[in-house]
Amino acid sequence: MQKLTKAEEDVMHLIWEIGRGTVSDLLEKFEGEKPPHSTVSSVVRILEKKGFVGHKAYGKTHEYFPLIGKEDYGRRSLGDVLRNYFDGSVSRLVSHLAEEEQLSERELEELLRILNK
Amino acid sequence: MQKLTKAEEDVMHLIWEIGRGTVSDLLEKFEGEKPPHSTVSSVVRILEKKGFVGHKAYGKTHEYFPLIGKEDYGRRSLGDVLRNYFDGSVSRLVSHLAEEEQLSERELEELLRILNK
DNA sequence: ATTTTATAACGTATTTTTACGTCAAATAAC
DNA sequence: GTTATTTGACGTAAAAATACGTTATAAAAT
Repeated sequence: MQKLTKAEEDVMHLIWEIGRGTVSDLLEKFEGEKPPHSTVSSVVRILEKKGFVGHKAYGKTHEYFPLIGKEDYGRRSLGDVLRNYFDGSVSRLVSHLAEEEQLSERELEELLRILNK
Repeated sequence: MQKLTKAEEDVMHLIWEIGRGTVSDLLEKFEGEKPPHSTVSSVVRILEKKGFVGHKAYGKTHEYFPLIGKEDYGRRSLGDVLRNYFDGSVSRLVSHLAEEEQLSERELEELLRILNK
C-alpha cells in the first residue's frame, strides 16, 4: 500500500478528525498558519487519486471523507516499524517503548491487564 | 528531525547492515534488481546532505557509514506512530499489536517478564 | 608506461510532492 | 435579476526525490 507524505498525512489527520467535510472545513481546522485553499484542494485531490479519500458532490460542493480508517493506517504504520526496526519482535519493540516513554503506573497496569486476559 | 523517504530508507538499511562500505559494497547487497551504481551514489549523497551518513575518503574511494543508529531512528519512528495514531497511549498501541500480530506464547511471556521487573 | 577497471562526483532528466493563482460554476446577498 | 462570495477544478510553478549517463581520477593489470 501507498504511504502518505508529510503534507498528505497532515490533511489526512484533519479528514479523520472531522469525518467528512469540504476543503473549507479542513482549512478551518488548521492550527495557526492556514495554507491557501487551493493548496489544500491539491492535496485532497492527490489523496483521492491515491485512494485514501472519496467524495460526494452536492452541486459544486464536494464533501470528502476517508476511505481508510486512521486505525487501519496506524496499524499498518506500526507493522512497518515493527518489521523494519525491531526485527518483527513485539517484545523487543515494547521494551524499547517502555524505556523511552516512561510508563505511568496506570499504563503499566492497564498493559498487564490486557496481556494477561 | 528529517524523515527518510522510501529509497533513502532502503539504502540506509543496507548501510546499517554493513556498518561501513563503498557504494559498490552497497550495490552488492541489493536483492534482485540492482539499481545503477550512480543511482545509489545519488541517494547516498543526499543521505549525507541530510546528516544521516558520513564518509571517509581513501583517495577516490569513499567509505560511508551511518551517523544515526538504526535503533535511534527506529525509536523515533515508533514515537511518531505512537503519537500520531495511538494518542500517545502505549497500552492502546500494545493492545492493537497483540491483536494484529498474534503473539506466540514465548513472546507473551517474554513481554510480561520485561514489564514486571 | 600504457591500458583497463573501478571509483564517486557531477550534471541533468524525470517523476513526485508541495504550493498557489486563476477560472467557471454555484450559491448567497442585495 | 445582478453582484458578490464561496466553491473545487485546473493548470502550472517550484521544490524535492528518484534515476542515470558521463566524466575525471585513482588503482590495478598488463
